[in-house]
Amino acid sequence: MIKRQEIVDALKLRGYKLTRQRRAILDIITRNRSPLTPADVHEKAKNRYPGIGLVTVYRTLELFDRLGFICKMHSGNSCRSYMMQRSSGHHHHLLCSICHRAVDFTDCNIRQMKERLVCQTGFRIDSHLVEFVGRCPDCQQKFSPVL
Amino acid sequence: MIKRQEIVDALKLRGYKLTRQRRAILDIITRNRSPLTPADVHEKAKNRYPGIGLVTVYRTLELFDRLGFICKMHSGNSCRSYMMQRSSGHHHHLLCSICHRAVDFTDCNIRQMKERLVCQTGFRIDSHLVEFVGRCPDCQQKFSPVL
DNA sequence: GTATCTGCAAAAACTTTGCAATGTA
DNA sequence: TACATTGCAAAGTTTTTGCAGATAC
Repeated sequence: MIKRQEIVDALKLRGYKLTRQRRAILDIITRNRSPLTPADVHEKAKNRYPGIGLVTVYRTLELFDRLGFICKMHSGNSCRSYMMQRSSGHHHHLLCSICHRAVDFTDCNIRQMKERLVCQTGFRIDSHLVEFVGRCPDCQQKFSPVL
Repeated sequence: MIKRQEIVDALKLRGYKLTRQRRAILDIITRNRSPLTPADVHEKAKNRYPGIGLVTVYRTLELFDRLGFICKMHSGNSCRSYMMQRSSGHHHHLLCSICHRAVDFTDCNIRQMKERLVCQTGFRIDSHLVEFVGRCPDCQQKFSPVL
């Protein structure tokens, strides 16, 4: 998990200012375990900072994404949902389709798959997108079908 | 590769009509090896059938997706790009970020990864999203950096 | 003090809906 | 003929842009 302080430092280092809005958005993203759309973040941010504009949320999320603090997820409601970049290295997500909780996983054998693809196709592979969607243990229990 | 005739039959079987618009869209998707957005498809469709509306394109793509003739891709420009469902079974895509060509691959060891995740997290996994992005052999050659 | 950042308003881009007219089978 | 399908227009959503004023450092 990237520490809040590291993010604050990284912003300052690059000459970005630490505004109240950015702090609020950072807190929201940090505290949530499920991916949030810009509208979600805006909604939550308004509780803490009523004057905040949706445009600021868009710009801030874009910045945080670019700096690698957060990551964009595709599965779920929106293709523009963001989550805290919790694992520092290479990792992927497993999402609960009911409570929307996301779990990270790092030990994927994608490298092997990638190497085989490189051999087979001659492509040079730059990036990949891997996401799993399912139901977390809690939700399985809560919503188990009555047979 | 799903045959055109199979698609035509499948449509009829379910009571859908084979209109000129649907045929045009089907041809466009069939002929292209890269994912196309609704706007792309509309642009191409207008050449063949000037009167076709964008709304029809949206509705047709949604239908074809629902019936499994085409699939939606996330990597690239848009999260709403469609490609022919070329492999009949379970498969994923490898995309060239330069020419946008997509290549299918089926022999992925995702099952193993999935099983491990199930054990580790207790999730029940329903679906997954896997896409690779890179540069195809042709584009590597054309755009090789001059050192 | 200065350059960055914000919020507003407006525009642009994308997607969906309702409905009368049309076309397929 | 009957019903699915289309195109238009309009509305709804989402995202981006320009700019004047506010703010962090």
